[in-house]
Parts: sequence; structure tokens; C-alpha cells
Amino acid sequence: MAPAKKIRALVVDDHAVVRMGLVGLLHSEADLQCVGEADDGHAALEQFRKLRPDVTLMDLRMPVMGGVEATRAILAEDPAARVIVLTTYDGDEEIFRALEAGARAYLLKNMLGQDLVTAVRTVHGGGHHIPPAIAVRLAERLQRSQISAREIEVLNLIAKGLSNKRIGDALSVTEGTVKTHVINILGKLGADDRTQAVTIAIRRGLIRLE
Amino acid sequence: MAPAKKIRALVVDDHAVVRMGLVGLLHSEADLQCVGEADDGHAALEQFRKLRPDVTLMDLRMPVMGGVEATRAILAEDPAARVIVLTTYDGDEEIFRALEAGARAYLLKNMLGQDLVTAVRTVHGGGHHIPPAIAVRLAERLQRSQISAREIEVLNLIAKGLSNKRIGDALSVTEGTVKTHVINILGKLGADDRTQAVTIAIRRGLIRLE
DNA sequence: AATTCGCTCTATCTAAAGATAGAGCCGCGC
DNA sequence: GCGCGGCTCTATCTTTAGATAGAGCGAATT
Repeated sequence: MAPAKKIRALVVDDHAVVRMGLVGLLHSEADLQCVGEADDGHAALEQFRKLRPDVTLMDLRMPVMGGVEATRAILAEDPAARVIVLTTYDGDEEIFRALEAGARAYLLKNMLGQDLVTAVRTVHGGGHHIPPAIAVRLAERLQRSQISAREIEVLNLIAKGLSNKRIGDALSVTEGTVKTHVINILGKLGADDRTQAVTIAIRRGLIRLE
Repeated sequence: MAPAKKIRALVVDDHAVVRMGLVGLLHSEADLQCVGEADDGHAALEQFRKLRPDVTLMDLRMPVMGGVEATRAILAEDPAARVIVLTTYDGDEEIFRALEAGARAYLLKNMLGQDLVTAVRTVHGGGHHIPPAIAVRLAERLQRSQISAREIEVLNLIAKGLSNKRIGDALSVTEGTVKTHVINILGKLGADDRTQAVTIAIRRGLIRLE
């Protein structure tokens, strides 16, 4: 049989151990190969430019430049690029942003290796691969009212322990305005108070502690 | 050269990809080998009983039975067992509990593979391996006043968005008592309000969202 | 041009949170 | 026995949060 061209993959993850696992997995398949690795978004973009891989396996949470940004940058460079996004488990928000950025597939790291291999082939063939459970959450997301950018700002300050008054000072608005935002946030997130709003926001990936 | 006995390692992690990476790393060293794998605490204990590995590489966050529990169980079975705990990045609390359970080393997954190999050899030789940055945090922890079990209970209910009154109902105490707990919690965590207390507790690994 | 939506603000009101200062009870360790 | 610390409770007080019901403005969309 003719030496069919292998699917050339780029592996991007900040954890060396995970990269090793992914590379090993790819090389155990006859039609796949890993042609490069990167440990953050910037390196990923550089490698992509240099290697032009068929498929890019991209972790979401990385220092310096996250997976969503890197995905956006790669697709701006080459709209035909195929990006598969990987994550351990994040909220709905990261999923949405990744797919919005142009990712063709979204996989959780606790899945079996075979699923990933399948996804690589599917995506390389031009298809998409989104687990049903995630598709459902995406549909739900579209029904929920959107949290505005301003509300996210308020949410972050709430998480820091600021009172409405202090949040108003920080944003140069009145306390009353902040209260309006808070009420709207509680309604949109289905929270009973600001504390629960923060825990829900964290779970959904709307805000990040650090 | 005589076939020196290799260090026999057991790899425990719920992510197949990470296990692959670790196994590959171990096998790339002449004096190390992986003799078994497990994807949760229960399986880890079973494998340990069957294989009696020299060193166990244990992830902390796993379904069914977590790494801390599994570490405790293994050391109850064999006090001479050597356990190395791995984590992506958790708060102080998990570190403390793991070391208290008897782990000989604590490593972050974003470290290079070489550090891990070194740690395996050190621990096999009877030593300990705790990064300086973590040792510092452990020392700090001992100075901070301890959060009691009851306070953790209250903290979890606060995170759910319950009012002091409802927390009192849930714990069968008065609202006043809950307020006392809350005040004490705020003091111990250095928080300005209950919301910040929750975010601090999450960061420190005192409570977990789910 | 009209509508929608986010942001802003006002005002009032009730409920809850947080601060303060007590006190009694119980289990543990010295 | 004694002290210590955690858990419980009481009481009062001030501050803040949250609910409700408005309204004006600007930008983007239709």
C-alpha cells in the first residue's frame, strides 16, 4: 500500500506530562503524527506559522496566552485551520468562546484516548466533533439571557469582597447603579444573593479567581 | 552490566492522557518502570495490594475516591509505602492533607518531567521532596488560625447562597450562632464579607464548588 | 425612524448582614 | 482540677443588601 500521507498534528499544552501523553497517543496510530509542540499560546502561533499542521490540539488554560486567544489568532492566520480544543473541565463560557473563535471540536481530557483519535480524523476531514452533553449546554446557553461586560466587571468586584458603594467608587458610578446591576446579575444567574452569584459565575467560567 | 532492579511505580490518575504521559516518562528512564495504572482511589488501593509498587504517583482530584483518601488507605496498608502526590494546582489545604496522610512528595503537574523523575528516585531512597514555595506556604498555614470543621460547614452553606437564618435552620442552631461563626470565619480568613470569604476559601481549597 | 438593550440614575422600603459585648457548656490536654 | 478552644446563645446597634418602580441617554440594529 502506498505511504499515505499522515495527518500532521501540533500539540499545545502547558503541562509537559500531558503533551507527552498526547504525542504518544498520536504516534500509536499509523495515520497520525505529531509534528510539533508548544507550551503556550504564543509558541503555538509561532509553531503553526512554521509547521502549518493539519490539526492543532489546543489546551484552553495556559499562561501568557490562553487557548481561546491562540485559536482566534491561528484562524485569523489561516481560516481553513482545524483546531481541537481540550480542557479538563471548565464552565460553559469557555466552551462557547472556543467554538466562537472557530474551534472545530471540543474534548474533555477525561475522555478515552480513542475518542480523541476519532475526533482528530473527523476534524481533519472537515467535520466537527462536539459531545452531545456539551451541545445541550450550548443550546441552554442561548436561551439564558446574556451577562453583559459591565455585569462581569461588577461580578469580579463582588468576588473581591467590595460593597456596592465601593464598587460604585471603583467604576465611577453611584451605589444605586451598582445595585441595579447586582439585581440584574442575580436574575440572570438565578442566584439568591451576591455570594451565590459568584459561585455560579465561577462554575460557569464567567469569572476567574486569582 | 547486571540487570539492576528497576524502581517499580504505580500511576494513578483519572485522565488517560496524563497516565500515558507519566508512563512514557517513566519508561524513558532506564532505572524506572511503570508496573500498573489506576483511574481512581479504589482501583489504586486494589492495584497497590496486588503489585506492591516501590513508589505510587497519585493524582489528588479523582472521582469516587480522592488522592488524599487513597494515600491514607495505602499507608494504613503499608506504612513503608512511598507516595508522591501530583496536582495541577490546588490550595494549601490539599497539600497539607496529603502530606498529613503520609505523602513523601508533592509535585505540581506543570513542572518539567525531569523534576518528577528526580523526585521518584529521592522518594524511593527514603527521602522527601517538597518544593520550597510549598514549604513556605505550609509554614504560613501553621501560623494562621485554624478554621474549624463547623466553620467549614457554614462556609459551604454560605457558598450555596443561604442566609444566616437558613443556615441556622439547616444546622439546627439559631441565626445568632451562625452570625458568630460568620464573624469568626471573616476574621480567620481576613475577608471583608461572606462573599470574599467564599472566594478565599475556594482558593485555599477549604471548600469545593460542585 | 423606530426599537431594543445596556448603562445610568432616583427614591423608598424591608430584610439581612456585620459589629460588639457579653455568657454558659463541653471536651481535651496539661 | 484547671485552662483552652470550639460551639452555643442573648441582645443591641449600624450598615449594607436586596426588592420595587420608575426614567433618561446613547449605540447598535432593523
